[in-house]
Amino acid sequence: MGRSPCCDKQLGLKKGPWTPEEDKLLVDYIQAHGHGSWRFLPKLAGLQRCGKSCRLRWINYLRPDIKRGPFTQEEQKSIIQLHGIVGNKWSTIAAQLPGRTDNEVKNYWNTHLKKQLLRMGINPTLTYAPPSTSPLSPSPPNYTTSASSSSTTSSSFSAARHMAQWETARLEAEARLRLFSSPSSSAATSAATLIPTGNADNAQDVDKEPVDVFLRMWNSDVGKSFRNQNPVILALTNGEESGEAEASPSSCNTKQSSALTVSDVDEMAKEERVKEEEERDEREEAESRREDETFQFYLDLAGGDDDLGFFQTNHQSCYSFFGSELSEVSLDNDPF
DNA sequence: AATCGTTGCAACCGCCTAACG
DNA sequence: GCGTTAGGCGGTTGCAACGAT
Repeated sequence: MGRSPCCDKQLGLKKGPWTPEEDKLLVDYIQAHGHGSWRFLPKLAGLQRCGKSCRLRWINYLRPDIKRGPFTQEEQKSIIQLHGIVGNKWSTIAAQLPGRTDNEVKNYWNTHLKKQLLRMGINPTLTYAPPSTSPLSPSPPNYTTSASSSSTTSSSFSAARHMAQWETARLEAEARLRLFSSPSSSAATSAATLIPTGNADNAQDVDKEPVDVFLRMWNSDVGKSFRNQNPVILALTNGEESGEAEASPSSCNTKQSSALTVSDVDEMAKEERVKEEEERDEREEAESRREDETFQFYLDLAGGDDDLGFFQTNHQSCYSFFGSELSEVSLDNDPF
């Protein structure tokens, strides 16, 4: 399977680092015409490169919306959390980090996070292994605790546990929704922000309160990826989704939950991006403290010898997917 | 100042998948 | 249904920059 690189077909094509002149040719061409077919782009743009190389250069380096500079603490947290969920799905992880490329995330994981985890004695390969695609050895998604992530043995049990993690988090989000949806609850207005409806009335609330991280993730590529890889979840969500464009993690029939759409999530992402830029300067001042804090965070999450302990934070005698966040909300808004 | 080892990142390689004829 | 291929992805490599000796 597969095919030889396009570069092999055309000898004499340049390889190696790009020069500023080549960059300019590529940027000028794409800005004027769009990239169109990558295969023919080099010729049209006057480049002695293969289309694949041009595509990579554009996506990883020249694209105008690329965010440069060190990873923020929030981004590090996201990478760690998402890697725990989807494993080495760098493009999926990068999709949740505006302006970051899969290559950048991958490099950052391999050169920083992974090494630091090893130094701390944490096995960074506690990760999700994708389902085998071989027709000869069909197997469910596989989660391993060793470097031999290609192993397909005893995978269904681990997969089921991982699915249970998602389900737990989903139920938790639902519980919060119910709790805050109570008309008598002083936090009723906050509840609306957990699952924004996108209408103008709630728009101001969205600014005040963070939206539910799990629900956002569930409706993102990450959640989609997870659902697609787990037949049971897929079947369940397909049932829920009939008549809806996007899956909702909530099985409770509230109008709020069913009204969360992709555009809502996109809108929220935009707002967060603006906020993030405002806070960037402050974050950079805290750069020196960042590493220790991040790995303290990891230590907090990685407690226990369960290979999914990563997800769990013991909170008031029950496990929580987003322990600290839920903890804050619960403490602030506990109606009892 | 020279050498060696380490680190970080850009780029390449090979494979997979979906689209198309 | 089948073969072909462009686009995309993850793993790996190569090399410049930097620090230690």
